[in-house]
Amino acid sequence: MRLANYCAWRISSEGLGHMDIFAIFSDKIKNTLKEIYGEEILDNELLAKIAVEPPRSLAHGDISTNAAMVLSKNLRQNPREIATKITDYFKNDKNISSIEIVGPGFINFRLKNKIYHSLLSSILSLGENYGKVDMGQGERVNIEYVSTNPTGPIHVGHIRGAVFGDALASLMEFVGYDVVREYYVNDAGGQIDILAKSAFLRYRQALGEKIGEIEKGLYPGKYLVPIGQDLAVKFGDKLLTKPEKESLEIIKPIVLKAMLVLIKQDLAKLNIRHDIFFSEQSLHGKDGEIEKTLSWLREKGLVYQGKLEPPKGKLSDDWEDREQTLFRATKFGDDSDRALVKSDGSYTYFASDIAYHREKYLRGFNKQIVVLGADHSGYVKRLKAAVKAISDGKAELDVKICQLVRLLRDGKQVKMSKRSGELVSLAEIVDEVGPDAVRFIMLFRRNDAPLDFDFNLVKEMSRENPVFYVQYAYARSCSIFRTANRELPDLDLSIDALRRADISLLTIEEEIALIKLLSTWPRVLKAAAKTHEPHRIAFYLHELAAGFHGFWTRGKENPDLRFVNHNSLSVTLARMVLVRSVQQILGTGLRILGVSAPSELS
RNA sequence: GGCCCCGUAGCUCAGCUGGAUAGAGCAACGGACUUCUAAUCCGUAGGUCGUACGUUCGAAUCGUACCGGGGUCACCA
Repeated sequence: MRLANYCAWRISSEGLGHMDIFAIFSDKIKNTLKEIYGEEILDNELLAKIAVEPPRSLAHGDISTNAAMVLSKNLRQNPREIATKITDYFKNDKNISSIEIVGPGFINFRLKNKIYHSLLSSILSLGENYGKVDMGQGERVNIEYVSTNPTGPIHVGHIRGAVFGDALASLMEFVGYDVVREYYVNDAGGQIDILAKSAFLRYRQALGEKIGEIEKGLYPGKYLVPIGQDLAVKFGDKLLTKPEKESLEIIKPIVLKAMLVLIKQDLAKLNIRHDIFFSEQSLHGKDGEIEKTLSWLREKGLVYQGKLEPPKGKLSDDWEDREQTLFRATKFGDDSDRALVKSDGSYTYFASDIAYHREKYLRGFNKQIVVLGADHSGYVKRLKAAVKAISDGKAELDVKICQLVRLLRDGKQVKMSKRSGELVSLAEIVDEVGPDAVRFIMLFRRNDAPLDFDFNLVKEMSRENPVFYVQYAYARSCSIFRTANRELPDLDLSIDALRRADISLLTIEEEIALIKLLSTWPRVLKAAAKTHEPHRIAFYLHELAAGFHGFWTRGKENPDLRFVNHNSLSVTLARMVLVRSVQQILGTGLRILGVSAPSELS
């Protein structure tokens, strides 16, 4: 029997609802192949190579597949022969207006408008759920991002990773993963002692002491001044009478807590919130996770005493050739084995990190994502090695590296001096340009490519600024509804009325082209989630905005093409369905990126 | 020297994990406003995808080797 089940149009391999016509078509083609050649010949590997996608050029139709070429070798048949057999099965499909076999064996399908009409009505009724594929099926994912040292406010170097991680988390959530957003607090190392000392100095200052220039090696930032004052209020001069070591132990947890408050405030400015702040300190101590992890690794024979080759190239001055406790990272793909214990006997950062990732694994996260800055790219291999080791290869870790951000003002690079401690802070940037612009710009580039952040451009409200370009499209869609209500007060524009609209009135090329653009949204979402690349969403939104603005301006040249059409209420209503759908997707996409969708721009 | 990322239009970047004639924006040039907010749109011009081999029906995409740019390189975090 032929594949004449047109109900299949509404069903895809991934369930009802998301209405991805490419996925639906893919299923149809693969089922057809099974019917023609039998399931035996078509293993999954082969099927996976079959692409069913929108062709680059409109001249090649609406949907294109390479199926015939992919199968040609296994079937020992000419691709065009195979293509002919496939197309025979689709000849009577009422949704297809033409099929061509071209070039080496591409099959190009052209679809009838009614498919797009049916898609549009699905989009309207699915609302926010359009494109929502259940890829994750509730699988738990742990996404760790920001994780800056709790020694001061967040500065420009961390913003990108913060925004990226947050948007990625929303994206994964959207496609059905159970996401936990986590921040690893490095509250255990020597930098915390320095922090405490720095705060102690500010405390003495608050008590009236002249502290002069801040000693090299301490944190000079002014953000510690209020902490010092708080300490003075709380303790008076009591901390001066104790041995300094004792006082520092008292100060440490207080200043640490204050720093986390500071960091959370900064993140909140960008609407970033974590579910868990995980303390590195909690892994230390007797019977702590680090010890447990190391003895677990020892049992597996993955820890040994040995010497490390000194690094090639220029030797660092303080290189000390000594035997040390090493983790057999090379066994899991790293270039070198890695030290677990420092020369002073305490654990290395890496040791606690192994324990941390094991702890995550034991909490049930087989899927982990860590977002790091470019300066940590050398750390990726050992991290992956660690996760492989502690999970017996069962957990999957993806490390996303965010490249550097270059700040530009008036075309010149903003210089930052780390020495003075006066780095450009997150707060300064967000206060100046607003959270939406910061977020969108950070996401409007692949994470592994360096990024220029141009203050002048980001604050500009023009087409050059992608943030406003997309937001304006959204605002414009709202504005059209306001106009329609004003000019045609008798027209019912409620959702129910839109659902009853006669969409088949949309037959103009521009209208169909816009619906075709809407039809790729599920693909974009899927690809973005699969590759952990939220920037794809940003680019899609930009493209959709362009298509929408384009159509809008056509109405300027030709009044018949205006959305609000006084000559025909039914055409107006049908076009309003289109406007509503564009609006919905823009809104959903912006929400995933964490950028607001204003209904009007003032 | 090892490892990781990047070399695509004059500039800034996309390119759906191997597809067809490689795409946007800026800048340049020529057009469209008694506005469904022109904060926008249309058109023209611009490229041996760093180089050379290799894998195959087919490479910007995968592999190898170079060239150029950035990051990183016991013990810090």
